[in-house]
Amino acid sequence: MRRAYEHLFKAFGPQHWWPGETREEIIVGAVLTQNTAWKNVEKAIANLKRARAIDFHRIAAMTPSELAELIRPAGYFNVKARRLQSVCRFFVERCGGNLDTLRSIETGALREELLAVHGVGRETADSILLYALDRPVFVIDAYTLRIGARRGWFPEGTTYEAARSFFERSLGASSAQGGGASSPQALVALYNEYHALLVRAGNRHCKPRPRCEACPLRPAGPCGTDA
DNA sequence: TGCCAGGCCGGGT
DNA sequence: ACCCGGCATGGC
Repeated sequence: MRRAYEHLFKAFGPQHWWPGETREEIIVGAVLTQNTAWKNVEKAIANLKRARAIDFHRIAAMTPSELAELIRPAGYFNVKARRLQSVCRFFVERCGGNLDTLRSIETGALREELLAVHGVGRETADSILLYALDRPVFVIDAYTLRIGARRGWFPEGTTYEAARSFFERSLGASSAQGGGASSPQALVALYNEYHALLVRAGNRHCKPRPRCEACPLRPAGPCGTDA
């Protein structure tokens, strides 16, 4: 578990996640990447940037078809236009678009609020919490579930919440030295990097990477030098 | 050519 | 509490 992290980090190095310049961009990207290749999301974000629309107020005020046209490359554009607007309206109403205001809200409560927003499921909520709001929440996704099950960390068919509590229990209980409890900031950094590495390891469409024969987490598919 | 990508919702059993 | 169909573009 912990060793797998060390191994992945040695093989791949820091992933510098989330790929986005601002917290608003991260949140927008979290919605756009739902069941969609990141490559396509990049095009949509480029369109939004060109329109100076990486902005909660701007997106909230757009017409649905106007927004849908900008995010077309990300797929599901009609669905996502609606979801994006509901998310942006949430942040506008909740904190006037100023995310710093949310600092005083407890993580669990904030998670519930996010889950109540249309278009925000567990993974999207947790991605926002971890990558945009610096909360110590471990993000689960399809890769994480596949890799974890194959490694025997938890059984096949494990639910999202069960997998999340597995990672948070396993990593949160001890620090890197194996000693006492970690600081929240340290957990945020660890969860951030670990999830990014799992996606990198599990993604068949990832860029070529250094050969690593011993890596137990390599996907079966063609990828880089592993094909 | 076909399959799939960093899900989520709504309706059905 | 699960299970399923729908949503859509672009890359390999």
